Amino acid sequence: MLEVDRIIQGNCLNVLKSLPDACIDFIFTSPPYADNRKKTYDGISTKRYVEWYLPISDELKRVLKPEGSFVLNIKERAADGERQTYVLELILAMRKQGWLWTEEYIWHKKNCYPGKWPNRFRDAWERCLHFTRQKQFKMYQEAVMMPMGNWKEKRLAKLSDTDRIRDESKVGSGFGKNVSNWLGKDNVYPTNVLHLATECANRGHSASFPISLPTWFIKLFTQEGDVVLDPFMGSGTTAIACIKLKRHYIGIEAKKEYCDLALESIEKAKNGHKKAGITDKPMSLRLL
Amino acid sequence: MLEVDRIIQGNCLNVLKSLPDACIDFIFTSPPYADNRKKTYDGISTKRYVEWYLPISDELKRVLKPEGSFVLNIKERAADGERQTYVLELILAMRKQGWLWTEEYIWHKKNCYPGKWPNRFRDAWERCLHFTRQKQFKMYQEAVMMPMGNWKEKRLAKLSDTDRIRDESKVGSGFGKNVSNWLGKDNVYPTNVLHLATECANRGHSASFPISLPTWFIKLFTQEGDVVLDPFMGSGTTAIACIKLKRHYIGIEAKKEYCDLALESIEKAKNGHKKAGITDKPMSLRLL
DNA sequence: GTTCCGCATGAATCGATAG
DNA sequence: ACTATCGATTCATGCGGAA
Repeated sequence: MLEVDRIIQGNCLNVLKSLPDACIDFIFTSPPYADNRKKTYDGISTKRYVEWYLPISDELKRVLKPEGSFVLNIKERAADGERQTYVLELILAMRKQGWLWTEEYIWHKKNCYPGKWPNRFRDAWERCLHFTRQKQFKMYQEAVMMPMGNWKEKRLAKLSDTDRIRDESKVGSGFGKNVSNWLGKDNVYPTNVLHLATECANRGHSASFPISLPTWFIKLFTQEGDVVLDPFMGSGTTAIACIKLKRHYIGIEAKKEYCDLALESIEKAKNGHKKAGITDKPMSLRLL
Repeated sequence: MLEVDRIIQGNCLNVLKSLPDACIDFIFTSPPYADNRKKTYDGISTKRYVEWYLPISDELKRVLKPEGSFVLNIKERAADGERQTYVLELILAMRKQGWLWTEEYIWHKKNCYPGKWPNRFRDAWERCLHFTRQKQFKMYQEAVMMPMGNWKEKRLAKLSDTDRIRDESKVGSGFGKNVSNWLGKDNVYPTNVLHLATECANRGHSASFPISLPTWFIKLFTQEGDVVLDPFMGSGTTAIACIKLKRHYIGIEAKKEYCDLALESIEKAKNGHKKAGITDKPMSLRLL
C-alpha cells in the first residue's frame, strides 16, 4: 500500500528511500537553487550541486513508474558576471545515470522581477527539463490544448463591440457564451514555450513558481487518480494543483515551517473542493 | 587596415585566420546545426560537432575586441526520442577555451514549424548564447528599449483591430507608424526573451532567422560605424541588418551560391539606403 | 486604397519502409 | 543491426489576387 495525499517532513533523500519502487506517475519539482553565498542557510554550493543532486535523481528514477515523467523546473543564476553551468552539467550527468532528456520546455515569465543591471536584462525564463525513463511514456496532449493563435482576428473581429466587451469582462471563469462555443472547435496543441505570469507574493511566502506551472504539466502527464510527487514541496503549490485536478500527491519538505504552510494551504484547497462536493478523505492506494 | 563591408567566400576557419587580432566589435552567427541541412551544407555529425567547432570559436575569440560580444544562435534537434546534448557540451567546452558564458537569450519563434507527435510538442524556441571575452563588455541597453508596460491596455485599446494586427506584425525593423509615435514616452528595457516570427519564404530564398534577430543584438552590442562579423553568413541577413543600421560587416560563406544571393540582397539594401541619402562606398578601416 | 481570402511554406519530428 | 529516405501530421505568417 502507498500512503498518498500527505506531506512528509524530512530529508529528501532519506524519505525517498522509504518509498517503494515504481509507485509514482509523475514528478514535478523546483529544487533549491545553487548558491555560493554563505548567508543563505540551505543553499547548495555551485561546485557540489551535481554531486548533491545525483543520489536524489537516482531515487526519483527508482520510485517513478517506467512510463512516467519527471519535470524539473530550474534556472541557473548569474554569478561573477556569468551564467552558472551546473544545470548543463546536471543534464549530462542525469543522462549518464540512465535518464532520457526528452525535452526542454521554456517557462516564459510574462511579468518577471523588475530590475536593471549593466551587463544583462531581466531574466524572464526558466527551464522545465522533461526527463523520462523510457522513450515510450504517457502524455495526454489533448488536456492542454489551447484556442487558436489567430482566433482573435478570425472570430472576434466579427463580433460587435458590446459582445466583445461582455466577453472580455468574464475573465477567469472562461469566456462569454459566444466565444465559448468556439472553444473546442479551433483548439490547437501548444508548443514547448509556456507563457505564464508569476504570482504575486501572498502574505510574505511566495512560491518559486505559479500554480499554473505544475497544473499544466500535471494535466499533460497524468490522469485523474494518478500519484504526483514533489520531492522539494516548499509551500505546497504542487499539492494544491493536485487537489484541484483530482490527482493524489506526495510532498517531501525538510523545513517544518514550510510543511505547516503547505498543510494550511492544502486545507483551504480541500475545503474549497468539499463545498463543491468533492471528498477529501485520506487515501491508501494498492500498488499494482 | 581592415577591409570591411564585404563577403568573403571560403572555408570559415581559413578565412578567420587571415583576419587580424581584435578587429571585430561584435559577432553574430547561426552555424550549421548538427545533423541538419545535409543537402545544402556538409552536415556536421553530432559526435564531431564540438571538435569541429572549437578551432573556429578560438579564432573568433582572437579576432573579437576584448570588450566585444559574440552571440551564437543555435538549437539542438530531437533525435531518437531525446534532445541532442552537443550544444550543452559546446558551452562547457567554450568556457574551458576562455569564453565567458555571459547570458542565454531565448528566441521565441511565434510561428514555429507545425506537426504533431506522441511525445513532444512543436519546438518554438532557439538559444541565443551570449559569450564575451571579459566581464566588462560594451552594451547599449537604451538602443533596444521598447514601449511596454500597460501599452496594450492604455494605448492599443484605442486602435482598431486591423491597426493592432498591422503593428504587431512589424517586429524588429521598427514599429508601425502609430506605435512609433510613442517611442520615448513609456519605454522600458526588454528581457532576455525575444518574441519574433520566422520569415516565411513565399518567394525565393529564406533565411534561417528573421532580420529582426541580428538587428536586435547589433543594436544592443554595437554603435554606428562598428564592425560586425558573421562567420556563417548564409544568405546575408546579418549583413543587411548592418547596412540598415549603418554598421560595417564582414561575412564569411563557403558556398558561392549563397555568396551570390547575399551580394544580390546587399545591393538591394544599399540601393534602398542610397535613396534615403546614405552612402555605400567601400570602406577600409584603420585598426587602432 | 482597403479588406478579405486562398495558399504556399518553413533549421520539425516520428514511424515505417527500403538499402 | 544500422542508416537513408519518405509520407503524414500541423499552423502562424505574408504575399497575391479578388471583391
